[in-house]
Amino acid sequence: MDHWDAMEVLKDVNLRATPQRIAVLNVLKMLGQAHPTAEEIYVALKQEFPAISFATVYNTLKSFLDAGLLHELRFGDKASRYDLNTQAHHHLLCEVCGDLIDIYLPEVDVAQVLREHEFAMSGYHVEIRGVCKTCREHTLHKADTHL
Amino acid sequence: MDHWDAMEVLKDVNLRATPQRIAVLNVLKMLGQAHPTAEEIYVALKQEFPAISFATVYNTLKSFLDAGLLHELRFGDKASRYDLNTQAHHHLLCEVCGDLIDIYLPEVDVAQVLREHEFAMSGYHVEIRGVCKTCREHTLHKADTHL
DNA sequence: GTACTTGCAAACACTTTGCTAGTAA
DNA sequence: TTACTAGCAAAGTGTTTGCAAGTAC
Repeated sequence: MDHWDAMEVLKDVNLRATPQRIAVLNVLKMLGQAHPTAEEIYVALKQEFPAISFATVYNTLKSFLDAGLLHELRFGDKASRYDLNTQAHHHLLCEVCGDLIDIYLPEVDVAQVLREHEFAMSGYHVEIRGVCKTCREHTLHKADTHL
Repeated sequence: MDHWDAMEVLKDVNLRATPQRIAVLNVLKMLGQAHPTAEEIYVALKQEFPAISFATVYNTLKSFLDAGLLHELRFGDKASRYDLNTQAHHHLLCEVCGDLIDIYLPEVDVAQVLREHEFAMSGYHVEIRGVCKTCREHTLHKADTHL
């Protein structure tokens, strides 16, 4: 990943390398594990492109989704989050702070259920809900004050 | 499940047994595996309660969610789907017809990843995407016509 | 009787679309 | 040059909320 070139990535999937698209890719690359929402991407781009609009962000993300460059993650909250990580991976979702953490799990045994339902799987995703380390510590501290 | 009594269910979770709530529960029970959206529930209720509003449907569903009577499922498409099935189960999602199928999987081994991230899990959900039996057959038939 | 619920309309948040000027190839 | 893209504004979709009238308990 040391030789990441947004322009190349775009050419590889036959998308025009506009400055905005390059910037969106770089923002996603930089924010990495932060799984930004469209708004967060918009804010990040606003510095370099004061005239950028939400339409461009959404159009760009849609192009990238269609091209398979990223994944869209939708959870309990409203806004979609976008994930450039194309490796097979899963997520921890903190129900307190809303944070999303990439995890890697041993393969889940789905063969039986696919056979049963004659279902042609294209992929699967495991979402683990709960409370992250940071929020647990905060909760414990708050609880302490009540002792 | 032969002795399902919506009124009892509501009393058990300290919710007032209004006719609309009872009807929503019964609709969810009847539609079962269909995982209806708020709109589908609204349409189903409209017959019995011509004056019912979306606000009531959403308020009711929110009460039920808070009471733990059902689960909210959000996928690629826009509208949330509601699932009365409170057993631990997972879903097949057909990317062609959008159908959602309940499945039961052997436990996924998450202990390691939880330990690693010091994450307190409250639950997990596996979403398997792909093409269901019915849609696969349709696709095959269409493909046949091109031979 | 009281606190909660309904139904309406309006507001809301997120996303998409129609269009014109502009730009990558 | 030509087909695609950016940016704007407006519309669309799913969901939530404020409030007056009504109802479960």
